[in-house]
Amino acid sequence: MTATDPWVEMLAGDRGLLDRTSTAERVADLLRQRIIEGALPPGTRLSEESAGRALSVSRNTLREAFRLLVHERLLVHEFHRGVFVRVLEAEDVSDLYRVRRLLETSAIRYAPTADHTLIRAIEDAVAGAELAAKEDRWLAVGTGNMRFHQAITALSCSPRVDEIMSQIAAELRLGFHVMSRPREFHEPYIALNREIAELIAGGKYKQAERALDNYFDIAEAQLLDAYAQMAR
Amino acid sequence: MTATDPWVEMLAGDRGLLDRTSTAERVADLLRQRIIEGALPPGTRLSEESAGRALSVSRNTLREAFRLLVHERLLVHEFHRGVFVRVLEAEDVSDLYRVRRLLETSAIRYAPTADHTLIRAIEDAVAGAELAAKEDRWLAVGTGNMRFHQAITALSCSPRVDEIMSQIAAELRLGFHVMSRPREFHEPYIALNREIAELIAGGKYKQAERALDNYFDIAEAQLLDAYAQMAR
DNA sequence: ACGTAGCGGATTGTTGAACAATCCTGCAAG
DNA sequence: CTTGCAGGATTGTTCAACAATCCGCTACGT
Repeated sequence: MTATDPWVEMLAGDRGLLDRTSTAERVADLLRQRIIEGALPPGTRLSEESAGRALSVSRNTLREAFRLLVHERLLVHEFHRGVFVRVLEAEDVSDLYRVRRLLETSAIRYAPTADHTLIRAIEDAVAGAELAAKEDRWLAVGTGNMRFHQAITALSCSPRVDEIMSQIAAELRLGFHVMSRPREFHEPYIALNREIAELIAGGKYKQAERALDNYFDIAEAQLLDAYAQMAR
Repeated sequence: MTATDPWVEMLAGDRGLLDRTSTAERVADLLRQRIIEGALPPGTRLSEESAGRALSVSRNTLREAFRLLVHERLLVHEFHRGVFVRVLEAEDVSDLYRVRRLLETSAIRYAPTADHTLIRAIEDAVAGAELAAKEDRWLAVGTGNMRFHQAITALSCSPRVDEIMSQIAAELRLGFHVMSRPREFHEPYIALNREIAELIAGGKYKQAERALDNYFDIAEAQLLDAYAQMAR
């Protein structure tokens, strides 16, 4: 057999799907899910013993999972006190939007030379959010919106940017929990996203960038407003 | 006493310096140091038992430290095989430079409104590299160069951008190890950095951005060349 | 009543040992 | 040259133990 058989690299790509799952990672996946969907609200403490007993894993394994999520900023670890679901402060919200603004507006500059499938992914994400809205699944609308913005940064064609962005998305979800009415929060952005997507697809990149900047102004202000109201 | 005494938040800032050091984190700090300074070359395997015995820590603690460094991409973890010092591929180099280009050129846009101390930090970093070059400490020149670029991204005034950038710097160090002659690699950039720093300090932001882009072209090409030569 | 010092319980930090699961190496058979 | 199969070594995971630390409570003195 030659060294460059065509099916070799195909299988090499599937390699990761095989077993690469340690218990700690699966525990981390589970906790991450519960956190971003709100089942574990910000501020709750995760006791090693209770959580370990509930999930039937040892303390050591659980601690490994905790470390992972702490590094993703979904948990905070206070020395000799335990781990807590992160509570996002107003400054965190500002910072997250600053990074998003940076990454997403820069990503649009890659749009002219981007593969068509990437443009398509952006439109698909918008369509997904619109469909979820029509069916009154407002939590799904939120995930669709985030998928839309991740599709924009995906224009950069950078695995690292993708990872940073998905972490930011998860982190931002922590902040969404302060919004009591998900519909009022997520609904207005669907039309905005649709507009941005069409500007990109139509090649009007400068306008798209401006619309995106405008979106950030509005979204950040609304979230910060909710924070300010909660403080009272 | 009032609720907003001036010294309160000063002490709150020092809070982190108190005890916040777990054994796992200190082990991770040590290993990180050894990795980026090249004492642990890319590809070397870190056996849990040997490393644990050498550092006098238990396997569990060591594994926690490993997890941290794996998440920082300085180590790779292969299931049931162990952890290895990451070997940076050519695609990784490209990706790292793509992210740097994105972050640093965007950061310059914050320069007009940035605090003066941030501009000063940029010049200080250049001066540090120049001093190290004069004393023939070429490894220090490399760190000075990286500090210069971190000072540029610091213009964004975003803790998250700072952290991303310092991680990228550490990761890029892994790639520098392929350069056999550190002097030939680091020296040319000192003058370039000086030029960029003065353009920023002089308020010529557009030119600075162009010079920076030019720097990335050169640096990335040189590193990729070294990779291509090594492949033969 | 108020602040404080100290005590005891609970939780985390870290270690060490143990066992199952998996991988690597070398050798023998085809 | 490939295949199959032990045997040893390493990792994955659990468990139990102890030290260090934090939290809440009580008792005390003013």
